[in-house]
Amino acid sequence: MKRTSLAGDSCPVARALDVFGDWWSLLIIRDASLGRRRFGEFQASLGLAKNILATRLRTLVERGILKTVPASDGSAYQEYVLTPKGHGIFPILVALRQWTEEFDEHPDEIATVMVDRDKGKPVKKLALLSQDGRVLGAADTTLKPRPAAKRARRLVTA
Amino acid sequence: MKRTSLAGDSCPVARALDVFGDWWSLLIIRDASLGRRRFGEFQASLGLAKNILATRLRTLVERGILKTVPASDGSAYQEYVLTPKGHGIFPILVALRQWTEEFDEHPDEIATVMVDRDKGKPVKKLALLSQDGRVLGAADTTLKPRPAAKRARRLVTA
DNA sequence: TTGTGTGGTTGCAATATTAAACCTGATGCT
DNA sequence: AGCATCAGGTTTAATATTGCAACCACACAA
Repeated sequence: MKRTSLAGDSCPVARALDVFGDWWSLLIIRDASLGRRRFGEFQASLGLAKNILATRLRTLVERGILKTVPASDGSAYQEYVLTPKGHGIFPILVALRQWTEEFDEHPDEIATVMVDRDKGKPVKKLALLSQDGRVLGAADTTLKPRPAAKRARRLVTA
Repeated sequence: MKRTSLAGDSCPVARALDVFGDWWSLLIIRDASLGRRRFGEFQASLGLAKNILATRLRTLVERGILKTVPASDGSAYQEYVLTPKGHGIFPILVALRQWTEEFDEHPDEIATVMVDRDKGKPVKKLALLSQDGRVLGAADTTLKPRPAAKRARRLVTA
C-alpha cells in the first residue's frame, strides 16, 4: 500500500513527477538554483522538518539532481549543489512562476520578478516553437507514438 | 500538524505548487488536456483510488482549474473540463516532458513525442527570451523585488 | 575541555493514501 | 413497469507518510 510509483510509466510527465514531484523537492531545487547549498539554509528557508529535509536531500542526490561537495568555506561540512540534470529543471520553475504570475488570484503577494541579468528587464513568457519557428499553443500540438529507433534492439534479440 | 500549506507564500513557484503540486493533480490535468473528461476515464487511466480522485477533482474545481459541465453525450452525468486557468498549465506539462526527454536514464521507455499538428514534426525546446530577443539560460536571469505598484495602498492606509 | 552550532537520527502523534466494500441514482433491456 | 447493470461516487479500515520534538554526534571556537 505504498504510495504508487510512477517510475515505470511511459508518460514523460509522470516520469518527471516520479523524480521530483513530491511536496518539497521542487522547492528544494528552487532554493538550490537560488544558490542555497547548506542543510541549514534549506531548513531555515523552507521551514520543513529536518527529517523530511534529510530524506529529500538523500533521494535527490540518489537520483542525480543534487550532489554533495565539500563546503565552500573550508569547513568539514558538506554542501548540496545542482548537477546538470538538476539545472535542467530550471525551465519548469520558470513555467510554474509564469503560471502564477498570469493566473493567481492575488498577484500582489508575489515578491519577485524574473529579469534578465544584463538589462534588468522582465523576461518574456516561455515560448513553444515548431521547427519552422511558429509559436505553438496547446491546440497546435499532438502526441505521436515515439519512433521505435533504439527499441528495435529488443525485438532483434528476442 | 497538517501538511504545511504554501498558499500564502510570496514565491510564485510555491504558490503554483500549492494549487496543483500534489502527487496526482498534475496527472489529472495532463489527462484533461489530452481530452479525458469523465470520472471513469481518469480513474481507468491513472489507476488511483476513487476516493482520492473524487477529492482531487473537487479541489481542482474549487481552485478554478477544472469546471464541471453536462455530459457531452446527452446523458445526465457530468464531465470535467479545463478552465482557461487550467489550460494555462500546458507549458508546465511541456517543460516536464522535455526534462524527461533530455535527462531520463531510460528514454526508450517514453511512449510519445510532442509534435506540431500541422507538420507532424517534433516541437522545439521551450525557449526563455529576454525582451530584446536573446535566449536566456538560468545563469542569465536574476530575481528582482516586484515593483511595489498596488502594494503601495497598504502602506498608504497604514 | 567545555560550550555551541551544524547536521542529522529516532520516536511518536497526526494526517494522507490506498484498496475494497458499499451505496445511490441513471441507463438499458424486456 | 420491473429488474439488472453501470457511472460516480462515499465509507471503512489498514498502511504509509508527514510533522514535531527530543536526542545525538561531530566540528569548531574559546
